[in-house]
Amino acid sequence: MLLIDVVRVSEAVTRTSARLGKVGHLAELLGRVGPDEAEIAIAYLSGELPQRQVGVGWRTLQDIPPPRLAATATLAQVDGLLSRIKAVSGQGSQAARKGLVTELFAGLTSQEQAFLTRLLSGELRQGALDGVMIEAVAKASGAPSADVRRALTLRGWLPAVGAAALSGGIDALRAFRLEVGRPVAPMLAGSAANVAAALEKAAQARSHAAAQQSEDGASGVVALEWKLDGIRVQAHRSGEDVRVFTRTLDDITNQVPELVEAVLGLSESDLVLDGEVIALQPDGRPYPFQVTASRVASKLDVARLRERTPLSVFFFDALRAGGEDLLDLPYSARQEALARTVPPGLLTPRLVTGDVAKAEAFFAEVVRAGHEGLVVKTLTSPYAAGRRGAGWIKVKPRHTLDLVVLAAEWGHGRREGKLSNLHLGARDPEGGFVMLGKTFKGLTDELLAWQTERFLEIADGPTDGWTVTLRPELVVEIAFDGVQRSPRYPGGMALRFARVIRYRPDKRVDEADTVDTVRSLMV
DNA sequence: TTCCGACAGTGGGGTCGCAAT
DNA sequence: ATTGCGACCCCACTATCGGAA
Repeated sequence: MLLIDVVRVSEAVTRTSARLGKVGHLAELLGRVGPDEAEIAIAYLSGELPQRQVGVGWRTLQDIPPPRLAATATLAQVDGLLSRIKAVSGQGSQAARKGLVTELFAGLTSQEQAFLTRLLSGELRQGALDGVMIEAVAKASGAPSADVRRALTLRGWLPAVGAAALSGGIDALRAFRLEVGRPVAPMLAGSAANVAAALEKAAQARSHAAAQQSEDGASGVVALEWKLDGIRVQAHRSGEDVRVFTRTLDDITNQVPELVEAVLGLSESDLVLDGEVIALQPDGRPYPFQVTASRVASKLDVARLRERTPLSVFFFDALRAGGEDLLDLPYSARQEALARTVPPGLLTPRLVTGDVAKAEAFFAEVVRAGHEGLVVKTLTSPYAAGRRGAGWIKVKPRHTLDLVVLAAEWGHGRREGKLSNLHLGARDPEGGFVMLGKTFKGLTDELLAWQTERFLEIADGPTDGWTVTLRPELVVEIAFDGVQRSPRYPGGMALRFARVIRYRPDKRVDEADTVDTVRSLMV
């Protein structure tokens, strides 16, 4: 199949707003792709590469050769070149890599170049990723989408699952099994504003499932687990071989020897466990997230690093233990298996209750201990990967500040033509403002339109084409998760996960929060 | 007919490892 | 030694579609 066939379908998908229409376009192409190129087509049309990453980013793509006129490149040819680029990127020479990238793009029309540029920079923006592609694979293969989704959970990689479905149908999908040593797609959590709302949400999720089973369904009892601010890990053990994977299924086994040893210390040797690694201080309180992230990301001299910054692991789920796959069992049964397998010191602290007051006290306790918050889990939910919402709901405390908008950046995509990304500053009592970071979150279309107009009225000073500097006149209420050390901003600190709550026209700039207030919040 | 769950999009800060400067 | 780049940790929020209620 030619690349241009895929590009044309991608463009049709982009033009179609209805999801069923997108699915139709994708399924039509999947119906005519050959078995040896199915994986490539599925990957490209869901915004991924068979190689996962090849070492080419936005900067490299700034400088590509002129296009040719005839579209003759096949999927296999493009895929082959990308594999060579990945191989070269893995072992040095920028020049060799650059040469191959040039060779690749020189063989493409401008239409194909535009597609591949977006694909490689991770910005396909056609309105279809895994979720839509799952439906397309189902439609093209004749298998129910639930089977596609299930296979994706177990295999963790949709192009492989889709190719199997197209060639082997429903039987091929049902042949996927949990395989120790190969990561599964991790279950994700939705969120709620507070503990009461999380319990409410869990109750609703439960009442859906309650039809078939349940005393639990009626009781309102849920599990509350500490949410640790570390790195999500999936640990596999087969005999004496342990592998550790991240949320995106990357292998970090060599970076976390403490975890490997902890798993080898368990009496069972056929295991898949889900948990969190985190760096704790000698008194048991957590280090800032940056410390854990730095430790886990470091690959060099891990032996020395672990002396200075040891990692702890806390498990909260078991997908395989006692010789059985547990994904389809209810949470409560998986917990029992986990408790039989893992000693108490390696378990995430949890409380099972239906009492809101007790839940709120538990929340206060975990926050006092310096941790991130709680995850509320229904006792009946199976391990459903990739889908946020239903079974697990996270709750975190929320801080707010009244800050001043110092500048704004023009948006992209659906925010084209709107001033979108705000530069946020705290008031310096000595005079002026100190920038603490940016945010684009929390803005409705209406607010985007309003602020674009308003900002242009108070635009002042230098503009580089991206950023519009403003007279500091507008106060905005910002929510955030915490203040972290920053090497980037002049005050040496930045807000984590900042988002807009509302503008504060009732507040003058000289009533905005000060850098001293912000500094007092830094951990 | 209305409601709501799932998805995609729009970007944020920090860190590491490596190659080029 | 420093800088730029790519990759990947953590992530919040809104708009939209389409099936559920």
